[in-house]
Amino acid sequence: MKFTEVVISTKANNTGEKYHRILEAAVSVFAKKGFHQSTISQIAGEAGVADGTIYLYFKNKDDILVQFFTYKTKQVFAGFREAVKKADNARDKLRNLVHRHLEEFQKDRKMAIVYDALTHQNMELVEVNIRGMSKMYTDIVSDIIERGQEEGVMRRDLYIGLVKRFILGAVESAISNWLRSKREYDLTSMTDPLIDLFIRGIGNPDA
Amino acid sequence: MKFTEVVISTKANNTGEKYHRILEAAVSVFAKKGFHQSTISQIAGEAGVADGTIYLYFKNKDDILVQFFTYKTKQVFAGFREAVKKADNARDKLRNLVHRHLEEFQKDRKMAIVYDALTHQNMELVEVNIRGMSKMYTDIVSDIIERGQEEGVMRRDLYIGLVKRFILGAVESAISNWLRSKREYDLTSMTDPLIDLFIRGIGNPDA
Amino acid sequence: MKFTEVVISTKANNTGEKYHRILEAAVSVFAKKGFHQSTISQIAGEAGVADGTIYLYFKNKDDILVQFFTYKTKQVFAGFREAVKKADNARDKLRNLVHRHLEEFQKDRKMAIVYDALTHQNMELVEVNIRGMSKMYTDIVSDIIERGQEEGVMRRDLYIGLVKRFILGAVESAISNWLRSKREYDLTSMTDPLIDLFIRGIGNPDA
Amino acid sequence: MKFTEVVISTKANNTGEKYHRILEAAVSVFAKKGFHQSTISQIAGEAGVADGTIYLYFKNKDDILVQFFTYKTKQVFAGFREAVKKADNARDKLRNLVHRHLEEFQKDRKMAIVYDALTHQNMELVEVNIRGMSKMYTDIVSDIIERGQEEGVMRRDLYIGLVKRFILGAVESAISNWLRSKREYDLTSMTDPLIDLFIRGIGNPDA
DNA sequence: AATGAATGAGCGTTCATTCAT
DNA sequence: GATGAATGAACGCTCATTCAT
Repeated sequence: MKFTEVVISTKANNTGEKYHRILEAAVSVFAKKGFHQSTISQIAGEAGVADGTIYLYFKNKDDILVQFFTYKTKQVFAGFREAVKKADNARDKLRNLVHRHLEEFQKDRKMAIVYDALTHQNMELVEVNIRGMSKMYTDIVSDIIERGQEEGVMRRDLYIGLVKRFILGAVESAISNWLRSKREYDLTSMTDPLIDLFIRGIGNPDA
Repeated sequence: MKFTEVVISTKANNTGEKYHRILEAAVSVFAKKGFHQSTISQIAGEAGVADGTIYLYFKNKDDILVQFFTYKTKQVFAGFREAVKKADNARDKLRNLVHRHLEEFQKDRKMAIVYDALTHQNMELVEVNIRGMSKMYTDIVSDIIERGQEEGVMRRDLYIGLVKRFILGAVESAISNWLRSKREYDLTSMTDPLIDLFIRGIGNPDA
Repeated sequence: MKFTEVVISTKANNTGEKYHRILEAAVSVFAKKGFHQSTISQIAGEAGVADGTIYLYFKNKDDILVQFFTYKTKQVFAGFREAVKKADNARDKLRNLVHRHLEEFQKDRKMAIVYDALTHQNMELVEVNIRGMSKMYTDIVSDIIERGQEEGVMRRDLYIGLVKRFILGAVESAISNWLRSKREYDLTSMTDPLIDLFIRGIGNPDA
Repeated sequence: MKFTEVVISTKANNTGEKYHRILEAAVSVFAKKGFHQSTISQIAGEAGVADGTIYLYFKNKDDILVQFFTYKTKQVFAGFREAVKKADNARDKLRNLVHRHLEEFQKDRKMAIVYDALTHQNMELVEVNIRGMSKMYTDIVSDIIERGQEEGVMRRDLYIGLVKRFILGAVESAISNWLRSKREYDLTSMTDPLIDLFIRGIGNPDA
């Protein structure tokens, strides 16, 4: 595919290349400094282009962030459905979801940092995107929980509205801790411990 | 130091008053606009003082944020120990902790917003404070878990390093959702549902 | 008056002084380069203040122009009524108007240049002001013509709507020529020749 | 030169076509936004060529304006002589001049707007052109006046240096008013009322 | 202590011009 | 000839900080 593009149109390829180079550079700078503290000059420098070039690909600074959400992040989240589909029971679906979540964010640390920061700021710019993605995620979790209840492996007396946000929150919190940790460790290794906490809780059932 | 001044003179007392007025004004503005988008002028305006006056009480803009963490937030967190002490078993201690946590953040919404945003940004400025407070919190949780294990009400096979962060993350996530919710609801009412999820998980023990 | 202000309030005086210094500087730069080609830096430099200082007295660059019209130019035009009042017949009133017009514009050459340029550009910014001032002027002329007709010194068969604009145009044209002339001459000396052309025209009445 | 190219080759002919397309586009954009507010991109867009193409026909942005004066406007003004020639007495010559002037500017409104704006700005770029055209025009008027004096239809005691500029100014002023008028009316219909004012003035000769 | 006018570095953005294709 | 992506200087404007009063 990439190769075909090169053959067909050098221009289109270059355009795409530069667009992505700027986007990656921007995410990199945003991750380091935060969106508002990042300057166009820094992004241009990181991307190896002139400041003005940015404006050939993005309407303005805000637009870079919006594009980041619209294309990059949204794509990652959309992939979660796929992971869930691959399992045939609720518990494994939940496990796959969490695993894929941790995996994707571990794979792209900078995206993880930017995403983490933005979801905790009131930025109208991306609020709609964030709410949309959050809804997509919690809808998936809701479906899994309901299925789990049908399968008999999950409690019937759950307040699903809380549970779905609880699970997203716990996973995001795990990512957040990983990002801030000074030790380097495999984020995906948290999958099973997390699932275990979700399912069994911390209480001693024999008590 | 500030306290001493209050004792010594009326002038110092006024000073203390103005200091707090500025701090409250700052938190208010930070909550509305975010730290970097807030201006000294806005804070001064909200506090009813001149721009220059701010610099009599704070070294610079950053310092306002540091003071916010050093005094205001730290104080809130310190109160958590007290709540925990009032219960005499692990489960109630955990319940009291979570309840107090939600209560304090509900009581001071602006602080909650600022705290939420800052803990998810890489600001060297407050990193130490955040780590300190997080440690204080998770230490409390660790103690509770260990006690619960001794009491036999909590599982022995827990990865405490994860659990303590898991609980903090889940509570903070509940706060975060409450802050972003369009509906108004009583945040403390989330206490028992949360504790229930912590202790029993979502799994059906009969399965 | 000036002195009193100094005694009462140095601050107010300084403020007014700086405001006017900037306005004068701006008009000076506008006259030399034209509004759009003038930069804030140039104006600030000419006024002997920092760039940022401009924004303590004017909302933005556009506002400088608007203020110029609202206060400076409007004031000059308002003075025209006064000159007209001092004569007791139509011809002298017209003479006084034209004389005062030429006199004021000669007195403030820079204002004249800026006014001349702006009235021939489509700038929404000052369009209302320009139309307003033009109307004020042509209303005065209309009154004079009508009075002249009553006095019997002016023709009855005049298309006043044209005449009033004709007179303003001819005077402004005289100013414009004076501004562009390489020779220096007394603009007010054009008064009587102009009035003569207005009244008698170029035709030979004996023909 | 350009004309020669047209004769020599089809390619050159295309070139000439594109050259004029760009010039027309430029005038159109200048009329709408003013010279300094117009961008090369806008002109290129209006002309249906690439930005870079402009530089194959014009040295730079300023050059477009210079060419506008050198070819387009100068051509219009040159035509005035022709109109004057068609009358055989001073009064009709003046009438024909004014009529043609109004007619040409009414015919090409965009040119009129650009010409009007530029003649009232201090642009070294076109100053020479403007002075040249103004001289050409006032020379024609001077000739007419002198002839009128010989014919005995015009006063002998005229300050011709003023009269010639007076007439040009009044006509340009009529055009300027027409351009700014919200009502649409036939500009050439102003010819006779203007001539009447020129010849007879506003005064009552019987007074 | 308190003020707020003044500063000027630094930002996001535009656009005339160039040049590889 | 024709293109339009790329450039980077230059602009208007903001705002943390200082300091004379």
